[in-house]
Amino acid sequence: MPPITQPEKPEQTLGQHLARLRAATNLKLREVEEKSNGEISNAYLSQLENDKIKKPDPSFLHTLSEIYQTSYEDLMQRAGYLPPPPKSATGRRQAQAATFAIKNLTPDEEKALIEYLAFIRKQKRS
Amino acid sequence: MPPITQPEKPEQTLGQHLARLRAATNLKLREVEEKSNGEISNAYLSQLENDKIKKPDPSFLHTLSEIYQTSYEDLMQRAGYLPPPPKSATGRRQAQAATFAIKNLTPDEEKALIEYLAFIRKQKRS
DNA sequence: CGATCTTGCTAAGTCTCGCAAGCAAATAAT
DNA sequence: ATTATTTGCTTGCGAGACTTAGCAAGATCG
Repeated sequence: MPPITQPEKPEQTLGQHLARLRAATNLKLREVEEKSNGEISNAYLSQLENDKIKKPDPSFLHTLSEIYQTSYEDLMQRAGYLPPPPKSATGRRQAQAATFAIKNLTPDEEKALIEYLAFIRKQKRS
Repeated sequence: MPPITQPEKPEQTLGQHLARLRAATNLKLREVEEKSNGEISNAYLSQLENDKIKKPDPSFLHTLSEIYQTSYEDLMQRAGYLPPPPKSATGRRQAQAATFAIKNLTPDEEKALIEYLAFIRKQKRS
């Protein structure tokens, strides 16, 4: 029986990734524009998804990470603002719940903070 | 007798800050260019220090943070990519200490996380 | 002095981002 | 069928980042 492990699709452009994220949430270009309070125009998002823009402003990536419920740092990496992650260490996300609960964090906020911590620490040891 | 407490110089542009950092390390414009392997031209650095550029590419800030041995996040904040720190916050490091201590946060990390939380929440309610 | 080098800066051009406006094809409505 | 709406996309343009070449004032040395 062959192993079922995902081959970890290595090469995907930022645009392709953003397009898949939007497809996954069934949002239209203009719905993302609305959800972002007009911060991201539908025309611009289209350009992003078709790789017409190589280095979008980080604030756009941050907004998109919230709308698509994904990691800000991941988008930053895919945009080339950060060095690629050192192989392993992609999918671990348990055991922190109790740690941050005291500060009344929503799950999304908790996730974002934890990822941001990783981001900070990665920067420091470079 | 008047108190000697520093008034906490509040307003300093990114350019002024970068200029002071360079002065502190006694590096010339062209020496920074060399140290960055030509990534940052001396002409461009001059423009940065004179606030001719408002939002430099984050990768430049990252390189400069290494050359000047300062915090990348700090430069990102000063460039407007992250929200400013919440007022006081220089000599307070209790009250939250217990909250995050479990994750072995350094004071700097704690500060950064709290500020980032504010950032996240500001984005959401816009 | 004159020549050369250093140091910061500017001028001018190129490139990319990001937006407003609008097009073309598909879908829905009457 | 025709009109209207939806959806993704392109075009044209202004703004700003970034580069290359080089200037001007000061130091250094003959």
